[in-house]
Amino acid sequence: MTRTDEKVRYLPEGKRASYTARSAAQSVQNVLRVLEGRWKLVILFQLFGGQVRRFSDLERAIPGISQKMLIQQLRQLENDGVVARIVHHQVPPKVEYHLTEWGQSLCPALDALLIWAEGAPADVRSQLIQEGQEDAAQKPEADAT
Amino acid sequence: MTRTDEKVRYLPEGKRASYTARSAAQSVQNVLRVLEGRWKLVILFQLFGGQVRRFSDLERAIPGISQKMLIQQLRQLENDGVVARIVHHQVPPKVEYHLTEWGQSLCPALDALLIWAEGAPADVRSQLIQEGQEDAAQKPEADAT
DNA sequence: CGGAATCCAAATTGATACTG
DNA sequence: CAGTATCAATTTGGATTCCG
Repeated sequence: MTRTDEKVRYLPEGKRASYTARSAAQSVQNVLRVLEGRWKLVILFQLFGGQVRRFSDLERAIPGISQKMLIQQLRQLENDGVVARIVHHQVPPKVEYHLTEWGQSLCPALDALLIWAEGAPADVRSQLIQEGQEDAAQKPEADAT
Repeated sequence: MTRTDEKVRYLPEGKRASYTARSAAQSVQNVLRVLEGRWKLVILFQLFGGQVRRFSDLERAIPGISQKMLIQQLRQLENDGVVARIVHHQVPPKVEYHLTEWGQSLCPALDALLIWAEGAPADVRSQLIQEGQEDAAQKPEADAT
């Protein structure tokens, strides 16, 4: 469900940047800053798989989020090149959001984090992983494989 | 220097946890919470590669950190099972820190994030990646005992 | 509908001083 | 040396209201 890596080839592999302990830490922090924020991951996972959703869709799909936070987090993600925005100039305004290609390619990296989490010692693991229960009133969307 | 994945086989592969869009987002956030914090990654990268360092070493190696923050971040990492602590009961107290096996296995996951960052559009990328310069023009060690 | 602006509460971080 | 404790500053998230 969260697999898009099969078709995402965003860059030719080969050369890697070089890091020192410090620069690597710094860079990872910069990356985390992109992902940090109370709602960004929830938004991201709503958009993975090439989904396109409008503002009000997201608002509805993410219970508990306020408009301010939704727009704020979207703007930041947009600014960071993860999310793209399409404005349809209509009488009832319509704005759609979707992931950029680079944004889509985040999936495998997040997957690596999940895999790491799954290897945690039992006590920690249970605090980390929320297995996907079928809770009613949920909808089984979000699939592109 | 940030490669340890060659020898780290922390779990037999095969089974994966199952996630919904929501539970995956939640789990990734939990993971990020482990890594969040102004100094955690800096500490982590000081400890990668099986390094063992004592409190004062870390304090010295991380310019700008206060004792409070160092101990706080270490405690949280310890609590999350990423860092382990060895207390030597000596007259001048000596406490050493190192990564747990699971902590070491974080390396490839962080690497995945770095690789993702390297694939960012040029303008974003430059804000994300700090290539590892020889920090000669950097603050060398303005510290006096 | 989509979004900007304001005000406010809570969580993080930092500076500083003190202790076993 | 390795922490604790306290307080102030900054950052962050959230509720509400108004606008094109």
